[in-house]
Amino acid sequence: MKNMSVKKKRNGPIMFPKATLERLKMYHALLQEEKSEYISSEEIARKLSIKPEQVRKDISYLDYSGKPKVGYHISSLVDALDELFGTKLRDNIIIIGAGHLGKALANYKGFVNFGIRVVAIFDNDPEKLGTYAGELVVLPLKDLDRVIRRFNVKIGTICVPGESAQKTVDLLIKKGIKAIWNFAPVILEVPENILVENMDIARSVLTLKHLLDRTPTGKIR
Amino acid sequence: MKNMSVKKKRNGPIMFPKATLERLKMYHALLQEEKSEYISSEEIARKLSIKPEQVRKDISYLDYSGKPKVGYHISSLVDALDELFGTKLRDNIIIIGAGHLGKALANYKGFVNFGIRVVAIFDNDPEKLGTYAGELVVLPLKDLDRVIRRFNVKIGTICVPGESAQKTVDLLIKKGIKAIWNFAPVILEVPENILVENMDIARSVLTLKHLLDRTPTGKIR
DNA sequence: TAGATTGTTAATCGATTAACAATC
DNA sequence: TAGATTGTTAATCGATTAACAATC
Repeated sequence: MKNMSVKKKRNGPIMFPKATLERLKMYHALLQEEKSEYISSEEIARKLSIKPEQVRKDISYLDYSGKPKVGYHISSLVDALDELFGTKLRDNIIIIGAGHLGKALANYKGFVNFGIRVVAIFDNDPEKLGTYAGELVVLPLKDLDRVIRRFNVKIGTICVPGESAQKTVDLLIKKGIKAIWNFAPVILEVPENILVENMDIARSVLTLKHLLDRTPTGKIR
Repeated sequence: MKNMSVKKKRNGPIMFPKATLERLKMYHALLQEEKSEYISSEEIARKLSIKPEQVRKDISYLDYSGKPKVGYHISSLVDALDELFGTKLRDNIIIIGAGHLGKALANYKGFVNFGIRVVAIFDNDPEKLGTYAGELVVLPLKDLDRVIRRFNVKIGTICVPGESAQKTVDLLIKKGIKAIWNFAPVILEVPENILVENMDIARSVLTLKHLLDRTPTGKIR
């Protein structure tokens, strides 16, 4: 009776609605920037252009409670979100494809905030082999097996061109990778026990193009 | 009576549900790869792990019809999607921030397929000024005004660190930019007539981390 | 034509929002 | 305490799915 939401913890993992998960990531981004100690659902909502009820509902999925009359204790809420996303647990990831994007990711310093460490970058182009991406030397794909075992890698990042993405994914799965972070602009086919997160960077701009053509302000092209 | 869906074209722009727009982008990605002449809703659905009814419903929003008993004529459907997203109309965009990511985007050859041309990349770091990103020289932000007018730029790409993202955005809006493509890992505040598309690359991996911890396969960390 | 597949209407489901009780 | 804000239940809304009519 004290905390009814405990029941959600009972049988099996709770499934978060996809939209809720996306918003929880936005709260996570927003709260990292906040300097004050408490924040209300009203304020979060205003900054994200959503409804405060939505914020309260989303947060009710978490193993966390706010304080009536005061709001949400920011650092505790961030902790709850970190727990949800496992940002305090480190995952070693690998990058396949040492083009501009692959190297940019290998150089990104912010991954540490999300519990991610890039342990290797691969490419089969002889031109790229042996060159550096940040502190990592570009390795040939024959080293895949060794690296995946050694660092217990679960997540593989696809930064190869669209044409070679599928066969790269097939290889990674064969080598034991469980989740694919896909930056290639193609749809991948994977077994149903394999997770895929698509980050089709260039195609994401199409939403802006679409809306620019249909928004009063953007109408004038 | 011939084509009831014409009514959708009548009063003002049709609003596509956000989820539908996202799926239409996936169809766009999938169909580009298809070699055959026709494809069925069944096949599209299977490749995307969704329901065929969903596919038919989504496509019914478009100014396009399939052929009963045959399926969708792929190239015509791609045309309809290109029309929806305006990929045949060129938008000139600029990139602010000539770090690894900004330069990777400036070097990306695939934008032409989406009707995007990067016309300039900016940075105020004296170390970066004058260096090259692909064929573009890194310019100082004082040139912003001139470039935006000269190339009629509507979309600004934010590749600066989180700390400077908001003030960069404020500046762009003052200079007349109508849409922000945001790669900084922060929530931006903009007037309501300004469009924002968030591409929080690193944070997107949190979905995989979350699911890996909750999926039978991924459970063993 | 008969059969297969689209397109659309209606039913269902799930997510959002409103209302209000709980509470500090 | 009174008032403000959370948390939760119920109502509403919108999106998905099912069913089936249209059609090539």
